[in-house]
Amino acid sequence: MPFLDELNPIQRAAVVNIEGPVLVIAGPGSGKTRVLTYRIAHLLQSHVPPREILALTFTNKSAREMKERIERVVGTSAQQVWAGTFHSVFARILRYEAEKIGYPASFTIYDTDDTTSVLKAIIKEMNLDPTVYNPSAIRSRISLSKSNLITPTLYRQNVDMMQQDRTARKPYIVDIYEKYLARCFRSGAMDFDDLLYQLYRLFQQNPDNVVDKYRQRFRYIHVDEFQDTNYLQYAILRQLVKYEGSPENIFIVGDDAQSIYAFRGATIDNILDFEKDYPALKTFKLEQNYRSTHHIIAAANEVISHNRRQLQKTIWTDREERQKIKLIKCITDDEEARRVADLILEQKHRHHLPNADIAVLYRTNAQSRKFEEHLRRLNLAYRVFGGMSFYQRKEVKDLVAYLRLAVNPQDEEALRRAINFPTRGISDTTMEKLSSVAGAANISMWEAMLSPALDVTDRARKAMAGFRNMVGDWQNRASTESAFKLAAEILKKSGLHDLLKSDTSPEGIGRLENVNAVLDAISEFADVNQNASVMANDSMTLNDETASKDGSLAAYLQTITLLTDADDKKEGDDFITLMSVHAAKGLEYKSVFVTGLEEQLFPSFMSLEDPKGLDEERRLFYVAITRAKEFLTISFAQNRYRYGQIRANEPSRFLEEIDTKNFDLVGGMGAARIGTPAFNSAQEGRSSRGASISGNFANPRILNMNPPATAALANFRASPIAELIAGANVAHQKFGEGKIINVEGPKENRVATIQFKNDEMSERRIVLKFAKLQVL
DNA sequence: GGGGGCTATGGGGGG
DNA sequence: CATAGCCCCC
Repeated sequence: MPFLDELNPIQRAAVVNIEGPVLVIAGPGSGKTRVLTYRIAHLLQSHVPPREILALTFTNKSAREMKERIERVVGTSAQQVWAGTFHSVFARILRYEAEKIGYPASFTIYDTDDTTSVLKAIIKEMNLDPTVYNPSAIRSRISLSKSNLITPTLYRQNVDMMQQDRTARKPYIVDIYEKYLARCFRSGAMDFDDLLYQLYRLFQQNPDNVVDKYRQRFRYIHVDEFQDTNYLQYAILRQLVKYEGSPENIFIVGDDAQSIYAFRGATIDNILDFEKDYPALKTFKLEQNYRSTHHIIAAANEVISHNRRQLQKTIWTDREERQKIKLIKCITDDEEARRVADLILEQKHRHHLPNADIAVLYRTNAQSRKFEEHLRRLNLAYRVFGGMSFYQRKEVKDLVAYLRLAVNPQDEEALRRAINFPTRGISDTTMEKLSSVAGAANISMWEAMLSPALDVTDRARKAMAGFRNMVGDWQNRASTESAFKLAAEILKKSGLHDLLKSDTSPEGIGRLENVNAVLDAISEFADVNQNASVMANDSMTLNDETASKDGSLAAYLQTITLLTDADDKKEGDDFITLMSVHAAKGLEYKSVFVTGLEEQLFPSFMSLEDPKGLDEERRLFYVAITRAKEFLTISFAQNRYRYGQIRANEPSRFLEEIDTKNFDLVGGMGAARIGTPAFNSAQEGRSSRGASISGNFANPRILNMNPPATAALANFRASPIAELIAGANVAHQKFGEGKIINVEGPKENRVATIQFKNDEMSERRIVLKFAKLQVL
């Protein structure tokens, strides 16, 4: 099999080992996706039926990528392989099996916002103080409970957890948890955790011996990013693989050093337990990195060596040294963004990089704004991933609420939202009564509307009847009419369209465009999914002869809930990527900027108390720097706006973990030295706040940084741009003396071509506005 | 019932 | 700073 020649000996050994449990420990850039895809290709060529192969990933993107790559190697039989995210694969199974555990097949998936909103309502109904019972904190506690298979009953029996809650003065969390489960159930809704938890329950209860069906079905199971699985995910895998007579064909790929999801219950114990659970396990370590140049790899190893517990592994590269890492020290977050943007422009000119080769990474999504401002200033195309997605906009959520109701009218969150906007003559008081009747009878609010126990005015009753008729009509048509036609009808009949249209402000027009964009998306979704040859986001089905053909409204709603906006990146668009470090996992770029390396931010203030938290932040930093193939730039600001006020922060402790020989410190005035008086005084002129914050400058922890690569000129003074014309002899702080050969470009971004005397490059292109040249 | 303006509050990463 | 939630007025 010729494709096996493309693997190194260790990769090949892992790939051809097709029977029994296999663990591949794969460092960043070590060809892990290649190993996974070739392993599946190898299985197919060894005549394993594609329907018996399952590959689970964490993102839609990696699932899609994997399928495409397998198809390239073995052709269309790859389409019958089940490859998808844990959540989408399990949701698909649950669509078939939900009724066995009392859920409707058309169950709704609640996203984080829905969940938070349900919890808010419950907390309010219980007359608890929402400032004490913070809904999102409760959400994560419930989520962690589910992820560890702790039911409300087990929660009550758990002395530790109950004690924690009492100490935190939140003794009713478990009651909220219980009510939340009941509320979801009667709403026919599953949250993200339920997609796992309910599947686990299904297999555990095992009605009609359903688990056997899936054990037969998935004889070869693959898991990518195994370090990010939680206890519950592992428990489901065990249900599928660990049984009497099992071939135990489970192939997992992971890297403990890249485990960055402990906050959502991921546990490194899964890798350690895996070795215990499968004594026949064969382990392969991929340590050669094919992605990054030397200094980047060296820095990555240095950083990760500070973590306490890890599987022994040292990544290495035989790639040449090339650029050192650039470290940029800034006074403010604004300066940081400006210099990152400027440097991007410079790199684009000097190295002819397209935008698509460049990514700016940050710890928190809130940091994106400054970078956006400065990239826009330089007319550079960018795209922000994460943060508020399209489907979180109010008008979009309003429309989606009506669509959800048409599919599942029991869905209480959708019902509340729909009744709220546009208003339907059903008042808050009526809603409260509905909710309490529903709670008492354990029925949905939709059903409670018909309850004789409901004590409301005739007017309210009439309004509810009208609403039920409207939604009931849509529900009836959902099975016969095309998704697009129905959605268009719902947009009109709900009154949303007219209401949005009456708002002629620019924002109002934007909102109307957004809801129309939803209709377009539905139309496209329906088209794509009626075409069997097209590979959809999760093109798997129980009947493997047919590819996914489900273009229904229900299928659309499921897809958008499980999709993140990083998934709809269009190929061929040339833009700079802005995203959180978490979102960047698994991706690579020629040039990467890792920003905001400050105490309290990266590492996050939330992590500082607990060494485990710090280790995870460090792994996150490790993930960040190993995204870079050739150019890595790390930046930090000494002062940053946070919640409306400036706060001074020390440089991140992670910076001193990198050996100084691997980076150059790049100051605002050429290469200066961090923390030195000269550097600071040079900086002060750059900020109106310089004087008042200069007390924070010196940082003893990183005084051991590199001296500048080239000694700065003693009396250097930058000349105004107007004096920098072709023919002039100039001095540059880093490159020394040279002659301007040519000047071109618009005033804002004027670029000079300069021949420097002592320079290995024949000539350099330099953006004048920030290059700081002095005419001699 | 709807909308505008003010105040208090939160504050991380994501399927 | 952004926004949710509240109060108040129409």
